Amino acid sequence: MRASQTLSPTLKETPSDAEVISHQLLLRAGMIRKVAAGLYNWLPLGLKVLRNVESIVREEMNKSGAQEVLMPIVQPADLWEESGRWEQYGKELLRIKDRHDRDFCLGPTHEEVITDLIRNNLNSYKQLPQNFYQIQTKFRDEVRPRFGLMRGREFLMKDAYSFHSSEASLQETYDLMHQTYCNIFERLGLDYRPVEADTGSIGGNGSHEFHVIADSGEDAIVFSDQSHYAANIEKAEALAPKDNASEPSQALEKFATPDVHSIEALCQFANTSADQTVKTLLVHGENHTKEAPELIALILRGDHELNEIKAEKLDGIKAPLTFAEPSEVKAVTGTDIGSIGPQDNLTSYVDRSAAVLNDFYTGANETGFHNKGVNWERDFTLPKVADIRNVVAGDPSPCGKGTLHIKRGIEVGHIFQLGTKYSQALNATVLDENGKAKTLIMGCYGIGVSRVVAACIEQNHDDKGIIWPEAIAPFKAIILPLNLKKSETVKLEAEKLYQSLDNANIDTYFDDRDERPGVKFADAELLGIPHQFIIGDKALKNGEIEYQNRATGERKPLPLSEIDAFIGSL
RNA sequence: CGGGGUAUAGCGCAGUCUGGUAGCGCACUACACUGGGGGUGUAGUGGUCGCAGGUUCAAAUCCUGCUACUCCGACCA
Repeated sequence: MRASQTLSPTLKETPSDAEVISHQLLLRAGMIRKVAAGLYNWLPLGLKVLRNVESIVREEMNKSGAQEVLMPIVQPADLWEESGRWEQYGKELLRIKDRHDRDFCLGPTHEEVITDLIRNNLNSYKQLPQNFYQIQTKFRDEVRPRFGLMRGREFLMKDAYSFHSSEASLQETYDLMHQTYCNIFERLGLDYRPVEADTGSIGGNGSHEFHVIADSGEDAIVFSDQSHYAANIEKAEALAPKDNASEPSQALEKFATPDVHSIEALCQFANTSADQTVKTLLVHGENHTKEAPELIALILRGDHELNEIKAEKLDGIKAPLTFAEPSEVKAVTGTDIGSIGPQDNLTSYVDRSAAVLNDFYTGANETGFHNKGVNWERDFTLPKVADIRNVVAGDPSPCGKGTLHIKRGIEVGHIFQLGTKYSQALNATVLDENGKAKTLIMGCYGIGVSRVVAACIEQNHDDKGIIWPEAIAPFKAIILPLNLKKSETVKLEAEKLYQSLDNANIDTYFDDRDERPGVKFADAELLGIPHQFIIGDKALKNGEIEYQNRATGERKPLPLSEIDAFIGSL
């Protein structure tokens, strides 16, 4: 492709509304342009990258035996009412009406449509298992689209749905998809990690997320340094400390703590450390109403963070987890936030780590006062003990081997054992061996194709621009002829090289623009094409051109006679 | 959802406080020079100053309403 014939508007300056590096570089490299919040045009080079990702995904999915289908973006409300999600889904589901005033939505996902398709067209257990996928545009009306392609409203997704007559069969396909996803991310050339994930409200036996490792990632993932254990921090279990609480050695003592409202302030004031303190968080119980507040106490060691996912699953707690308003706290406990301690009168849960402390500091349940030398059972009843905190780096791995480390990750894939959630709601059954109707068991498997493009840049860039992995680069090679307009030899050699690369089936970008060398170098770097061929009079005098590798920065002369061999080695 | 910020040429911004000819850099067009790391000069093109209303002799500027975009927060006892 010739640069002079390509819409590739590169920018010298970073557009002011782009925050993350992938967004900035995609805009600067002329690969995408914004249409509205969370909606983007894909320009030729960007689209080539997207298509490259797409075709790797497609090849590997086909290899796994999955069948490609294509479902509509616009979906009838009826199906969503059947699954119950028309009510549940919330505002992310963009609802629209047609000319007859009938309700439709833009598909944020396709469980309903695929289940409807299958219930009408699969009848026998003998036809199972089957796995269907599509690569298609999804629409989610995000509260706050941000980070460019990372969290757009419209995005390209590969979603797959498998159907089974037994759990064992589901497990088999699930494992196959796990392997397929590893193959895909391997081929994409990304540093990624599959991690155990929370199964959320759906339950089921298993779920894994696939994360691209990048400092800018929105998720924290934890992994053991001595085993293959890896999990989303939402899911990772914090083991109970080995030691039990020791005997109280101090007497309970109340002391005034004016203007101390945080653990940090308490530590400074009382000259202690956060791991010797206990904090009490109050959240809404499941029967909570404004008129009759029901609060539940969650008790943690001061240096630990509450894991909301874990807490939400405890008995009696309202989902989604909501913290009590300061006024509600005051009304129920008679104390202002900042001086709350364990509550003998409220349903309470204490984290495993906080449960083994003794002689600790905590709020005195009296505004402006804290207690020291506090001990469980002697001073407060020890509540139900549960794992309700996030693990921290250095915790022992729940698998029993090694210590946990934490990294940031970008979620690019998610596989899920759905079970019968949708098949039951939509009454999708097949006849079993005995001629009895049996509810289908389902799995679902997603990859954020457009997000992969952004994640890839987050992971692979430098201060000059993008560094595409070869597998998805918009072009494999770029030719940079210097002083093209004036030098006949440069022109001749450049055209010859372009032809040779073409003959070798190497997709090449030919920068035939009449630009000064500096502009061409800078753009080539920005675009991130892996192999650069520089053709200038200087080197040609010695019968050479130059080669530069974008990723390594390696630059070397290439005698004209050796070009063909070198091309062959790419 | 809560709290900020911004809206002026394709991009980045000044001008708004204190109303009076719409500006700068980049990009773009033409010509010339230059030609191995975003070069130089000369001459140009391009904007109903987000939208609607109001005040005024006069509004990018003041007032009112709206819209869009964007950032932060939603881990605090």
